[in-house]
Amino acid sequence: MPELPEVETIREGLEEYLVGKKITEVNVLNSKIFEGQQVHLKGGKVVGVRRFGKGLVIDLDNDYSIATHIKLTGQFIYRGPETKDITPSKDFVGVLPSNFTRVIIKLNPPATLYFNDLRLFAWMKVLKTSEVKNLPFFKGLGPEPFKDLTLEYFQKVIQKAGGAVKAVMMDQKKIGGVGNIYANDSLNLAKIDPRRKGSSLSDSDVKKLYESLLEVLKRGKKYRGASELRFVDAAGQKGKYQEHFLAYARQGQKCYNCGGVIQKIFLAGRGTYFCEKCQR
DNA sequence: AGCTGTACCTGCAGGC
DNA sequence: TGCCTGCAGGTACAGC
Repeated sequence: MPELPEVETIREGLEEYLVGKKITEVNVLNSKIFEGQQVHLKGGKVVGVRRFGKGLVIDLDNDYSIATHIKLTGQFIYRGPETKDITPSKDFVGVLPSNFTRVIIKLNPPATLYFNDLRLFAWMKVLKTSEVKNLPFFKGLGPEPFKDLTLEYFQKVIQKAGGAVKAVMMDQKKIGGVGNIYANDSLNLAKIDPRRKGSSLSDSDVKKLYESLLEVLKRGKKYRGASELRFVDAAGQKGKYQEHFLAYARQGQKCYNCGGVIQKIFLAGRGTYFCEKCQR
């Protein structure tokens, strides 16, 4: 599901397909997920696509932007000349527009961008580009892996936390972009028990965890994301990281570190997968 | 302040 | 068969 590697995969696709195109028409099919004035979008030309944690921002040349969060089941599907030979995933996307298409954006040169979301948790807001950084979600976002998340900061934020290390990793205010899949897998790679208090981790535990986190995120990106729930890229294609999970959703299967059995428990309200034998 | 639990939604898997 | 229950997880928020 959409975490840093998945959202970055979408961002790259959108950047490739949208930059230079002008918005000619916006059709909002579900107003629950949409905020702001559509009128500001008409005639705007896309100049860039930015990602903040798991959020995406499409910037226009008229000083307005489209800020979005796809949450669990959101999709951006682009259909245009660049993707004419690509059929979007039948089971994850279906025929467009689908029952889950919430916003349709028409572009010139002629192309269509579909914003889909099954669960209606996603959002799309139209606002001044200068106001994007003031949206509460973006404003509160912690430093991100590969951007400004240093080992020094990571160590500080983990070691001062009284809660479970896994919960700290997934707290977007502390660290931006990490969700359940990559938290589980990085803890398995680092052989650290997800239930341990952050404050109980030694300096070398933290370093191992930091390196493991970057490693699993890198793998996620390499495989173009994990297509759990309904994740697809901007062309509607599934990723392949789900074929390379280390711990996530592997309960009952063998741990790649030690051959132990992956357990499933609930921690901080989320399914948590780890090997009791080697994760300590 | 910091942490935990729950709500938000809806498709789908599994049980009976 | 078909209904029912519970599960999936990113974020906001209530409450301790």
